[in-house]
Formats: sequence, structure tokens, C-alpha cells
Amino acid sequence: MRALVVEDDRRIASDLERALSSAGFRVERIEDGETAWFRGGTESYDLIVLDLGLPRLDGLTVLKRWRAEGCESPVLILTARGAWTERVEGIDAGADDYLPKPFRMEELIARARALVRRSGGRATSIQQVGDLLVDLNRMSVAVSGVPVSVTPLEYRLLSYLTLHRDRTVSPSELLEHLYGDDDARDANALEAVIARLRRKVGPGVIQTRRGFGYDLGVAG
Amino acid sequence: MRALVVEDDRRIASDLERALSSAGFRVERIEDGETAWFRGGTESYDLIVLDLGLPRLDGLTVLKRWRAEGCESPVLILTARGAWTERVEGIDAGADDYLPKPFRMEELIARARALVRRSGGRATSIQQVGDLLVDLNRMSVAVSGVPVSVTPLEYRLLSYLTLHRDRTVSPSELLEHLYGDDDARDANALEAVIARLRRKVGPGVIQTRRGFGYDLGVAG
DNA sequence: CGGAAAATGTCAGCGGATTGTCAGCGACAT
DNA sequence: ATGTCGCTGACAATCCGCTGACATTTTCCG
Repeated sequence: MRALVVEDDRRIASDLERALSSAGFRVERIEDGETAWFRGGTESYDLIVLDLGLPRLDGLTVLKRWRAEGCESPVLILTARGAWTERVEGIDAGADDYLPKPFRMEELIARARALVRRSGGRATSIQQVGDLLVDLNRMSVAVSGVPVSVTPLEYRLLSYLTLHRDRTVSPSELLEHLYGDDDARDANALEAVIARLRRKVGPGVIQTRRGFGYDLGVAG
Repeated sequence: MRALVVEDDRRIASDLERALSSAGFRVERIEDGETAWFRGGTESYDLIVLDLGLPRLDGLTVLKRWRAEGCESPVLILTARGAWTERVEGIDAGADDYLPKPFRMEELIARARALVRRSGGRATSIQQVGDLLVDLNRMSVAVSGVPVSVTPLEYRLLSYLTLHRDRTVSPSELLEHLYGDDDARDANALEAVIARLRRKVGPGVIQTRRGFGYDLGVAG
């Protein structure tokens, strides 16, 4: 599941990225209209979240050009609260759904899933890596078919590794993901979480790359 | 493209008819709930615009009955401006979109088009999850066949969980659903409702996932 | 209206789950 | 060997959700 987020407000973009990636999307971020136009026309995404107020090239224009070029990815547009004209224009321009700002992340996720499902994309919120199974919808975990109960922190760690299974994730990146920049923790806190997780999912699932970080066993 | 307009205010109904026909719909008009129920259940439309304040039979009831009978036409409901409860109930009852009055015709048309474009699957009115049975029509609840009397708030909580049985619902999302953003409540209010509900439906129906939220026992 | 009954919100406190910290240990590389 | 990195178990503090009692609001009905 690839998602493209086109949003110039860093803060919102970050929230979106976090929410979408923990919902199982691999997220790419773009901050201005021209780049968005290029990327959306070239690559193929399972979902595009498009803010209408963009620098360099207006979101509506971008959307129209995409559609003109035959881009069929489902597009969810973000509009300002009272701006009903935007909504109308957006839908006429080929948007599949819209969400007025400010919005609740859960609602965005729900709509995103609905869009993906509707567009025929396999809305697989279930991630499988080796014997490990992570259901991003239920927020549940199983190993070799046996359900395992994990705590919120453990779940976040595990889903993050799952979504980045193709590489080794550094401890600092994990720390940043689990806690904010704000209340940073000791590296040992992370190790404690890993240890507890390993006790639950069994050894061999989370592998340590000494000096580099952690990954799931599949790595090459 | 057949559209059904259910609206008792002649003035509004005329406007709707004019706008919809110039958007390419063949429009039929109905002014009271009972007739609407009959027609919607019998005929098949590409779009239904439904006012909630109707003579003889309330719009919400009509909608629920349609859905109960298997009518799957996309329904756009018209609600009074501030009435968020109507909005919520409407969507719970199976509406596909809503528009608060007063509205611009352009927006209605845009939404109508969007709805028609994506005529997809929809929910039925009797929901069963494990031993729990929630009838969205009659707004009644039963556990293992035994009817349980629940209060309005409890019902809304339960039906929300039922409609989102495929995932774990966070407390904040539940709070937002039960109360608006406007008059927010303490998280403890929610816990109180849950506690009282559990006393009625028995333990094990609503499960707590500490740190995540609540779901119905069907977990995977 | 007005009072009773039902529904709901609030509070304080409990109990347990979760998680950070620490100290010590093992293992790996040079 | 030895210093560094990562692991582990124990412990403590914190957080989260539950409960029962009580206060407040809403609803119902005469």
C-alpha cells in the first residue's frame, strides 16, 4: 500500500505520515504542487491525500492535471472548514472524498481504508513477516497462528519494524518513533521493550544487528 | 439516472428537483414518510435525497426500514444545521452522506455525483457479534437471545462498537462519537457508561484492551 | 408546572498492568 | 584480554481503567 501525502504544513504532514504508516501505508511526502503533479503522474499510488492550499501550484489544478493524464489513484482532499466551494470544485475535479480540517486521524484512516477498498485495492491491513502476523486494524499480533497479547508500546515497536521490514532500523530511529523528540528516553528503555517483546513472540523474530539496529529475520 | 427526493417543504423540493434534473437526473418527488418507505423499498434509484423531518413517518425510521429491507440505493440525508445527533444517527442508520440545511445547490449536486460514482456495499440493519445482537431498526439489544434494555447513550456506544467490530476503537474516538467536540467529557464518563453496560450485557462482550481501547469479543 | 424516576456525569480511591531505571552479566571484536 | 555494546531480571513509579457512591441533569407523567 503506497500513499502519497501532499501537504505543505509540516506539522500536519507529520501527523498524517504517522497515522497512515501505522495503518499500513508506506508514505511519501511532498510539500509543493509542482513536485506533486510530477510524482502523481509518474508513480502509481493506492491513495493520495491532497491538501488544496499548496505553494507553487494549486491543489485543485494538480488534481485536474492528474485526472487529465489518466491517473486513477483514489484522492482524498483536505479542505478548510467552511470552504464549501473548495469541496464542490474538488469533487467535480475528480476527488473521491474530502475531509474538512481540522479532522480526527481515526476518521482519516477510516476514510482512507474505505477509499482503498472501494478502488479494488486489496486493503490488506494484515502484515506478515515470516511467522509473525501483525493486524494493523485490530492492532493485534500473532506468531505461527497463535495470538500474542502485546502492550501499546510493544505494538508500536513491532508494527514499525513490520512496516520497515526491508531494512535495518537504528535504535535512535526507533526511539524517536516510540517517544517524541520531546520526552526522549535512555537507549536502555528500548532494549527493555525489545527484551519483553522477544519473550512474547519468541527469539529469532526480532534480530539484532550489532552496531546498526534491529530488523525482522527476513533481511538479506 | 433516477433520483428520489423525499422532502415535505415544497419550496426546497422544487429547488432540489430543478437542480437535480439539470444535473441529469430523472427526479421523483415524495412528501411524506410512509409513501417514501413504500416507494424506496419497491423501486430502485440511483440516488435518494432524504429530509429527516417528515410528516407521518420520520426520515430516520424510513431510512432504517429501507436498509432493513435490503434497499441499497445511496442515500443523502438533509439535516438541520446544528443537529449533530441527527447526523450521527443518520449515518448509523445507513446514510451515505449528509448535508446540513441550509445548503448550496452546487454542493448538493457535487455530493450527489460523488455518491452515485461510488455506489458500493452497505451495512444491514441487524448486527450480530458473538452472543450480542443489535437491531439498528428497533434500536434494541439482545444477548444470547435475551432482550436487554439499554439507555440511549449505552445504545449508541454499543451500536458504534458493533459497526466497527473489525477493529479496536480508541477511547477518544468513542468520546467524540458519544459527545461532540463541543461538549467534551472526561474519559471517566465513558468508563462509567462501559461499566453500566457491562453490568447489563454481561462481562466478556465488551473487551478492554488496555492502552488501545475497546472491542467486541471477536478478537483475532 | 412540579415532583418522581431514570439517566448520566463526577469524584475519590483502588488494583493491576505497563514501563522506565538500574545494576550486573554475557558476548563479540579488535 | 578488555572495553564496548547489548541483554536480563528485579524493582519502583506511573498510568490506566474499574468501581461504588453521590450529584446533577433529563425525562416522564399527572
